[in-house]
Amino acid sequence: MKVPKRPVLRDIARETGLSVTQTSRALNGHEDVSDQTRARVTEVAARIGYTPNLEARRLKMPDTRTGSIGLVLATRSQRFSDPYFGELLTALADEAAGGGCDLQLFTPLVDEDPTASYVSAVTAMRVDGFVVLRVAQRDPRVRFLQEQDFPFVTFGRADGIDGHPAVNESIDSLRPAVDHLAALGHRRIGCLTEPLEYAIAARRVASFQRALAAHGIEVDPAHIVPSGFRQDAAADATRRLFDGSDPPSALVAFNDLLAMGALRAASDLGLDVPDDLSIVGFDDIHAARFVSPPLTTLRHAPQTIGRELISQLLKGIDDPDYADDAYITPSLVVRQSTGPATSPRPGTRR
Amino acid sequence: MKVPKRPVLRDIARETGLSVTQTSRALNGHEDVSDQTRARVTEVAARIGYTPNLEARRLKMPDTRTGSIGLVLATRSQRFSDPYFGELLTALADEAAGGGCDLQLFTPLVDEDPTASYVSAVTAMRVDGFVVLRVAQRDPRVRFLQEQDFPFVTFGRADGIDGHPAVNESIDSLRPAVDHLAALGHRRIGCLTEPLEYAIAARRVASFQRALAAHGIEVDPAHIVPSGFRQDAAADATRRLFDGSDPPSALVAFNDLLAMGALRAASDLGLDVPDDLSIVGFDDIHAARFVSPPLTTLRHAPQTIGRELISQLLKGIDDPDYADDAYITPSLVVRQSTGPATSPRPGTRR
DNA sequence: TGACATTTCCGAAACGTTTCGGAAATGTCT
DNA sequence: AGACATTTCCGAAACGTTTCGGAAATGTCA
Repeated sequence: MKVPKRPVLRDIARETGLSVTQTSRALNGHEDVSDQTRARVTEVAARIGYTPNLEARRLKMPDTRTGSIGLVLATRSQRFSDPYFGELLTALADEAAGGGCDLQLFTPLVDEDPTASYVSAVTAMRVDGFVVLRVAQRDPRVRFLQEQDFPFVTFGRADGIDGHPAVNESIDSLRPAVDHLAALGHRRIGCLTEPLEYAIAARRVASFQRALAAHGIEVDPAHIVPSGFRQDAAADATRRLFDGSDPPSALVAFNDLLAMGALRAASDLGLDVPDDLSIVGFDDIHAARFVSPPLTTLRHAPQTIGRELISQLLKGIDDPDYADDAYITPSLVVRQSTGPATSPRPGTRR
Repeated sequence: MKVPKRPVLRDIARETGLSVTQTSRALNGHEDVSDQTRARVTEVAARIGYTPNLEARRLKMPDTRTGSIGLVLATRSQRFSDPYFGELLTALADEAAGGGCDLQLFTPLVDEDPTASYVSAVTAMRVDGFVVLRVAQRDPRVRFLQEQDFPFVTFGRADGIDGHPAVNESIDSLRPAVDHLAALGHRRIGCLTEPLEYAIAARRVASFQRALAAHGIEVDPAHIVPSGFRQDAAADATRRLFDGSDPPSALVAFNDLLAMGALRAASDLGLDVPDDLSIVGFDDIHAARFVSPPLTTLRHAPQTIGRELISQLLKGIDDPDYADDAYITPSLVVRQSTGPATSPRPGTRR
């Protein structure tokens, strides 16, 4: 099947009687081409439907932008971990488009080193920069990108690692939740954290402690409990908390899934939410308003995060020395999973 | 800042004393190179960290695969329309990776013709093929891709448009829901459809009618009501349905959001679900099990759809003449929004 | 008119790869 | 030894673009 060859610069040159050189310069807005010639060239180009061959261009000018930014998803195994992730993803694609880029999704195969995706994308120069999500304290991906001097932005900043832009949560991130609970009379407040090796989780713990301190509340270390990422782990953690001697009267979970796990555990334990236990979540995923009771949660608009992430990355691409933080602060949406503290009651055993 | 130039074929050639030609052939597995030299070449290549320059390669061999498949998202405006979409998106990326591809996301700008994204991606040869979602009966995107002879796959097949692979819903798609309702004694069953210009919506209506017919139930055209994509529209539609003379005792909605809208309308109208009205949804989004009552719904595993979509597209890329349908059938998950039919009761006015 | 500056243009080379056609080296047979 | 086939290799050209250095054309001034 004979397909009509796509037009190239030489076709325009032949048509206009100019040289390929001058044709190129005309199209690229150089100075040394007369207005009349430029008009003629652009006219012909439009007429025959010329579009530059990007491969050839980038071969000649290796520093040209790709116009796409990369995102490598977690390994295939943990794929359906997080409903919030889908929302963030579309927001990212959206904001990338606003910045004139598309978003390229890489997924390492199960048996593959997760950084392999970065390596291949970087060496093949397929993207202009990366956004890396869910960064760990000593993240090999960050280390790799850093030593390649490749532009990237992280959500959350690993301790003491700088030299690259990031968007981070405000240190007062947890403040609205703690204020809310304190105002309701809670003094024994616990938290369900994501694994602490993740930068954001560590950040939130710090924020949590700081907010408690602001209210003169001392934190019980036993009330800060790592709960994985998913509901099951959070439910287990909650149950264990209530096996202890001094269970909290309020719990703030570091994502809504964890909060939902706590909700289920409370129901299993025969605790009423919010009468016996107040629970606040984080993220405000779509399901948050439909659980019962509807979840009070810290709303973290995905489009805000997406916008900041992309904007920071774009700055980092333009200027290799750019390494600032952008801060975002979630806002509290109060629903029915939080209520006034009641008098302390002994932990319920099952 | 002097960055160490990335190694090229010539570097290997110099190192081994071979020609660039032979080096290339060694790396690409051609026959006319001795085992010994091939070993030497690959050794050197690995040692100095050579990776082929894809731009150069594709410049020389324009038919080489890009290794990425494209997806253009709906316009920015309707961005947060669908929680199901996020799930499908990650599933797609996942399955693409399984097929050795990455997924490239394009988002047309608000004021832009949606097909522009396709045009630019196609002419710049940035992807090997497209998956196009939510296809309309006379879809300009489909028409464009078709006349470009560019590989693509659709979810749903526009009436009478073939010549390209698609994944479609089984004509018995709605059957499990209707069977379930009929077994509960329902005879007056309505449906809340997405806009009928979308291929999938039309398909589901056909499937719905067919399933009713199988039970000897005649369909009341007034009970098939287009309800947009979102909850609000579905709630309105439901209210209007109950303004009518002969409201249904059961409703099947073509996505869970619509079902949730119906749920809300029912609550507004003072109807009990499922006692006064049974509702079944479609998709089984994450929130479906948390609404009250938990939604009986047709589960449409996103990873199944993703897998079929990618697999069909890959076949279409390999073979330009491939144009088969793959069929998927959702399965019913029964929760508490459906129950036995009660005696007819007059429509409630508000 | 000639000298000079300015504007507009062009040829050739280069980016890194693959392929075409053929050449050199080696083996095999008589 | 020569004739021939087989194995292994190589030079040159090409893909479409941009850029370097300089050349031609045009304008300006005395």
